[in-house]
Amino acid sequence: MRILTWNINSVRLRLPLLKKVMRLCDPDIICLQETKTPDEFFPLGDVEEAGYAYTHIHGMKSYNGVAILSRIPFATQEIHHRVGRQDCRHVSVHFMAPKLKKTVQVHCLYIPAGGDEPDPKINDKFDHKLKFVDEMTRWFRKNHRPDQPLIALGDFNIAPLEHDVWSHKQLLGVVSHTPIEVEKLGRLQDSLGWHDAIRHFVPEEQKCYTWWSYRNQDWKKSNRGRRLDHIWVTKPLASRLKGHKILVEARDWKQPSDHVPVMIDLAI
DNA sequence: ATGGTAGGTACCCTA
Repeated sequence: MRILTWNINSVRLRLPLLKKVMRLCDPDIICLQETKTPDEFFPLGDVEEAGYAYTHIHGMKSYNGVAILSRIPFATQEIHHRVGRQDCRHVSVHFMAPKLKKTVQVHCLYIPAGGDEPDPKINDKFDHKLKFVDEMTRWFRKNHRPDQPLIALGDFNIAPLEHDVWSHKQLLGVVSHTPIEVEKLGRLQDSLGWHDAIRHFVPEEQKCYTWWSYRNQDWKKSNRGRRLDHIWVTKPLASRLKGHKILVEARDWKQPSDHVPVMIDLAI
């Protein structure tokens, strides 16, 4: 089973690229972030026509928005409100994994970016980001167990490892790679003993990025990327990881998202 | 040290 995550940065603008990702990658489940549209404007007809009959979408006007598109039916689907807001950043589904013969959960997450100033006292957006990660940590601990087959993925907006950024030293004070964010993401990872499915395949000493800023005129030449998009699995799924792909070429497409699709294959 | 680009919306917000 192939599961893909992509911060699409407007599903309406990038519908042709979504179809291209579907054709090229052939995923069974697609998780999107920053769909930036209320549910009534989500292009569900096109998605269903492309073979994704089961959808769980949760969007709002202008900002955020998450969606799960699937060829496999959902047993349940949930919307989670975080940090006392209804800002469309977390949805989940349960589905029956045919080989595993167990229910697997997928949690699609869009963690707040956090603004520019890495100080929660003067920057409300950074404060919100830290509170969001803390709340997720408590919530997973309280509501789930490490022996359940779970997948958490999406745009986490944090690049935790030294080689998840182009320059560890130069980004230590930059939101997405500051020590406090990395520490809090580490606690979230400890909450259920999550396995980083991408680093399962890519050695930690190897540079690995999923996002390149629009503000670099030649993203490929400067290659100042960050690994902001993640796929985590709990222990029962870690031994079933079969492969991964980061579709770097998508950053070079016409009118690209600043994030590229990230996917894993699971024997479930 | 600064500002660079993109998307959605409505003349400015977020990333």
